[in-house]
Amino acid sequence: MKDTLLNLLETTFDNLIAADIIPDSAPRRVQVERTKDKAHGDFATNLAMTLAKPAGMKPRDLAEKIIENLPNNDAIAKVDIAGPGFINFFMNEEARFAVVQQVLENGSEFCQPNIGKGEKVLLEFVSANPTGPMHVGHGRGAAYGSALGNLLTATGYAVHREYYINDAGRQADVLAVSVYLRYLEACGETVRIPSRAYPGDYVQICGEQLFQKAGDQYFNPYAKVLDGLPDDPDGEGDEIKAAKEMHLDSLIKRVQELLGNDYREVQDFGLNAQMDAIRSTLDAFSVEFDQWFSERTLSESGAIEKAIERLRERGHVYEQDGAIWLRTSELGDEKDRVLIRENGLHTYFAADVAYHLDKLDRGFENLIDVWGADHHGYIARVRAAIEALTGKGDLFQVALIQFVTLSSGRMGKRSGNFVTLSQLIDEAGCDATRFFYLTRSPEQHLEFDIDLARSQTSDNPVYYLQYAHARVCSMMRELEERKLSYDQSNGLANLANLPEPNIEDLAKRLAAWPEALANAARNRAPHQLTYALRDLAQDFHTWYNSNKVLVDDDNTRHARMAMAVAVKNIIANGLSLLGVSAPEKM
RNA sequence: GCGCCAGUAGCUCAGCUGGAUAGAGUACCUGGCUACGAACCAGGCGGUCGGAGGUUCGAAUCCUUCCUGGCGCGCCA
Repeated sequence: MKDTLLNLLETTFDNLIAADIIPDSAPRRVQVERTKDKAHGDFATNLAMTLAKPAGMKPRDLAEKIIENLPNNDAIAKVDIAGPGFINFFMNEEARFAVVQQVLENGSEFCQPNIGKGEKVLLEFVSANPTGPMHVGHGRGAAYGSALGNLLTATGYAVHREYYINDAGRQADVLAVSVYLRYLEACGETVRIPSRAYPGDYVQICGEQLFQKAGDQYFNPYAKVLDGLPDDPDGEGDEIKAAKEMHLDSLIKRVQELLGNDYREVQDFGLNAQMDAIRSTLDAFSVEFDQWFSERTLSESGAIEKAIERLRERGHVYEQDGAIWLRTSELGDEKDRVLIRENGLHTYFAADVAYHLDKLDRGFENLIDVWGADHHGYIARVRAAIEALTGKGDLFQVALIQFVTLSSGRMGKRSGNFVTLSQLIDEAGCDATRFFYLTRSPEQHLEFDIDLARSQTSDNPVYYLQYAHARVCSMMRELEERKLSYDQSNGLANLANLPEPNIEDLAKRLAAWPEALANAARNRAPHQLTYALRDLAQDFHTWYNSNKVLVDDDNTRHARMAMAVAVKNIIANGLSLLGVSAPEKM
């Protein structure tokens, strides 16, 4: 309907130019929006106001000319000029209820405005480091990425969901030695966990499991492990911090020497245990991926060297102070970045460049990364690298997810006792947790009230939507039990005859749904769906409370049932996009 | 110091590319179940959209500046 009006106004635009009322040079920007107030009709355009200046006329006078030049259309019942120069369109009854038929007879197509046109999108999200359990901050990225993937798929994009496993680099080594020390502890040694190693209980459990599996196969006396290593000092301050890191680095080196080829087995045991935990948490959270991409494979396949070579060929690479640099500062970054360190090891950034190049080589036209807001300083350098490699830095987009704070304080990344996502899902449930995350815009800092989630889950607005769905399902069961008939086509034909005026509000909400989907997809804003659904559910509850559906009069019953089922279908569709269930009973 | 995000009702938050009288939930007050489900509905209370300038027919939305909060600024990942 909205598209029809847009087309009519485009034609009107041409007519106005032909009639010399507005000049050729007038900005061609035709907008139609749904009105908030019923008194303003169903749709409105501001065309007369935006064109008033180029036309040299008063907005209301120009509005009259616009209406004169508007092609006739059966769906329009009345056109008004209002306020400072808005043109309001009133649609006829049939046009208002046409949407119910579309939903009932053409459901999936109606729900899927094709704005993506099959474009390939690589959506990378979560990618939490396999060095510990997921916390509530990861949960937000998981809910967002998962819902965005559903949303983009529903709007015509070919979405590939990917998780980048950071199974290489120093942190994987820190995990390996953390697990190894706990393993020695399980072997009977008394060990001291370095202050910069991973302290969590999960590491201890992992060490014990390694012992149960491998016995003393990897054993070395603790004294031998520590022999000759620099101290791990206590305290604060830059120097002490540096000394702690040095201790940890030499510990890593020592464990690698002592274990030889076994080192990789110990490390993999730790990584796999963490990834298994992450996968099972994501599974419980209804988050799915098409591919799990290992960082290790990049260095093992030579992809990193190849990527650097391609950058070098294009003249973006230079050597200084013994390191290899990428000239990102010429492409929008604030300074150049190191690819290969003086010690010969590549940086995390170098692997990331190779990874994003790999995504492009796989034919994706659109790269969307979902990152925590603390990584925002990293965007410019990755975009610069993509620009350097392909000249198309714009196809790289980052959705920054702001931090989650708990009512009891900020999440510590390495804190030993944080609230894990898994615990949260256990206590509040997958539906309520996902919905809670998704009612906030991603760039808004989110305050997660743990106590509310734990004790008062029925306050969560997700139940408001699910209840609307369950109510219709309950009605359908009741219909069957009472042996009442429901004829869909008869119902559709009688919608315009229903006496209650608020049935039109419901029809409007349904008609707005595909527009809400398209907008949410364009804005990468799945949270907008939660609000569109809430509005729909609210109008439904209002209507339901004031009108009985299962009445004796056949025509009225058919018509109201048709509307109720259409509402149910849209709510079910919307909830599924959010990754939330639509129960038939609650 | 530089950069990114945010500041809207007591609290938690919406407000789509600038549109008509800034909206929800919650809290508080009042009313509605012999009803197809009351996990619901109807009504009330509650605002200098952080402050100050500017752009225009029109600004919570765009620009400038200041204030406050969060985050980032490594040859870590």
